Amino acid sequence: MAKITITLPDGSTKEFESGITGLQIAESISKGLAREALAVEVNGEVWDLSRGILSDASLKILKWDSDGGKYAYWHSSAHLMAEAIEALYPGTKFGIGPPIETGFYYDIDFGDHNLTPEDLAKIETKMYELAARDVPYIREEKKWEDAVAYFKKKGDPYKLELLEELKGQTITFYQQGNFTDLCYGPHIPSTGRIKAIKLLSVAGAYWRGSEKNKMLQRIYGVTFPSKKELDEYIFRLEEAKRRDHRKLGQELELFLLTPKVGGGLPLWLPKGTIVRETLENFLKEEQRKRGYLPVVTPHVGSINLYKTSGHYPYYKDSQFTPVKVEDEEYLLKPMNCPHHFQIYAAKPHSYRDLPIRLAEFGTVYRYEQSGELNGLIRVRSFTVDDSHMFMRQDQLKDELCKVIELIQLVFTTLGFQDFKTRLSFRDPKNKEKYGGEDALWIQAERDIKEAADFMKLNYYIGIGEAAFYGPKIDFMVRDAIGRTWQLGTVQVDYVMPERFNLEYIGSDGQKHRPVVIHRAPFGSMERFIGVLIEHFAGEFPLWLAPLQAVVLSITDEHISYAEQVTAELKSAGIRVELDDRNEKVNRKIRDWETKKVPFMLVVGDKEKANGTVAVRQHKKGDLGAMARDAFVKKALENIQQKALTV
RNA sequence: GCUGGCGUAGCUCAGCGGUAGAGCAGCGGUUUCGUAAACCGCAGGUCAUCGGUUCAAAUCCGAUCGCCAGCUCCA
Repeated sequence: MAKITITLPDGSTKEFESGITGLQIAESISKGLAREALAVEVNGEVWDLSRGILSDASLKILKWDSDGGKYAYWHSSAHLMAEAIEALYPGTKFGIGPPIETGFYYDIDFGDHNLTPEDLAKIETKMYELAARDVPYIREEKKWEDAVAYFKKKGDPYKLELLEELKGQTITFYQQGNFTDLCYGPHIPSTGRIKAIKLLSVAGAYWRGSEKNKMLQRIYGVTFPSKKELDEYIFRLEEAKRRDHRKLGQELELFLLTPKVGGGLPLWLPKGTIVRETLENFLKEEQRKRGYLPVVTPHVGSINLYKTSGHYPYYKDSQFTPVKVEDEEYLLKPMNCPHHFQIYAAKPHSYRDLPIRLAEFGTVYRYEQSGELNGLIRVRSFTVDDSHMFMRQDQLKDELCKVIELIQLVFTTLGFQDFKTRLSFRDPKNKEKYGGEDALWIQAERDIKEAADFMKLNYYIGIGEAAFYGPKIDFMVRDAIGRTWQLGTVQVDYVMPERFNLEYIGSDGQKHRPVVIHRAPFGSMERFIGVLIEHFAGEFPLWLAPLQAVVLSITDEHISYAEQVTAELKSAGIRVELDDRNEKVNRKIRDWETKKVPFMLVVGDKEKANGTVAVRQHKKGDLGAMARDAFVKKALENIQQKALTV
């Protein structure tokens, strides 16, 4: 038998007989490792532990703590669920059942049967039963014809459709217990590894993700190697519910969504407006420092504007129907750029004046499908903290870097530490989706990548995610339930300056075409604040809190002193209210704690006599008495620094 | 838009064929109180809307509207 050399992650090498399996290698290292091993990475590819390794390889044993291990685990769980379903509902047809970021799903055709929560409970119970058999997942290679024959006999049209695309190739099957599936794996050694199971939800999902196909029923589930980990996961789900911005928005009276106004058309309540305006003022101030010029434009515009820009043909389906006035058609503006271009184009520009940075908090209107609407995060009317920057080609990279710097400032000020960045490029296989010449796209994508590298952004590339007029850098943040959302965006545009015939006079006296950057650090005020509410769980830092402090009088005796304290804070610029209700302090404290107000200032006999306030901090409790001016000073400093904590 | 689930007082929810209920919030009183809910009383609803079944519908059936989850979409 030939010997092979295996290189382990620490760089050490070991000799084994050719054909040795990952599991055997794990056993040779330690029993504990073999017990926890789920899969093995062989030369960067994830394999089953039971698969024989035939030649020299670098190898890593994958456990639960690795993504590859988790994926194999959840993938195997999906197969286990399918087996349970087949046992309970014979004749069901299976689509696909992959692992996802957290857990797995399987798309299944149940015929006429609609799954109920009771069905899920039944399937879950069956899964526990099947897992306990502790049977192995067995990999098997088959000839294509044999694979087709198997699913023909079984009568599964979806698997046959998948096989059509693999024609002529060697097909791998995986079998555990009474269930065999078409699958390239890898899988964990046996069902017994699956200890804790939770089926989460059922939802419709189109076969192969196309609206034209039949809708299957998708069951989402998640499994863990221990009950404890499942409990922790469920706790996180509940925590996410607690942070839901729609719930907090109502409780804290930040915004209102009512069908009386219309879906996706939020009303900003006084408290929410304070948060929003505070954020706007913050950005306006930073932009003022950086030479942006504020402008204001109307909410509608002639449809010709959008025909020129190219939005109209590309995005007809997601705009509100045009309104007709005196035989002319107007559009509720889906974006601000065409308006800003008119401002630039209204007079000639010298190369010396560039870059010109026009900025506006511009409200735009987009017709989103009703099923897409989601609190503040997906709406039909939203305000973009927009800017369009007109510049020479030689200024582009520097401007891109400055914009990235501003966005980083905004994100870090608001405590978003682990945002992701995506370089959104076009899909070269689908060029008709995009406007503009090839050469311009290649140039623009190179510019973006250079700027991202220079600013040391930690990014990944998203093919097919570009705007129709140019590539983007998108800043992505996770919400409370783990969904990622695009917030800030920077886009390079060579296309629209062409369409709008924008120009400047160069040092050579000739006309030249400027480059445009579209950028929005918040992206949309609505979405940003929606995510922000969840990020802070409604507990805003002092500078953003709609109400920063409440003065609590203990009895009627103290109201006049409390009024004096309130007036002093107010004139110092602190957002403060007086609670002089005829209630016990305990009651008042409870009420304002639930409203998440950062500070409560309790005033009674002692404070009145000493001219102090008893400071109570949200969630921290009593901080003791403090001189009035000392509190004001401390609070103002914190606000001024935009501190994330008090 | 599609599939499924859900619509009862301002909010959270009970009632699930036999005359609409509770707690909180609101209003009126009593109480004047030191770090997370004082007490008494009053008021508040075409049970989403429309239609059907029934002697009788919040409750059963259908349609419409809205909300939620997922899918599709996302400038």
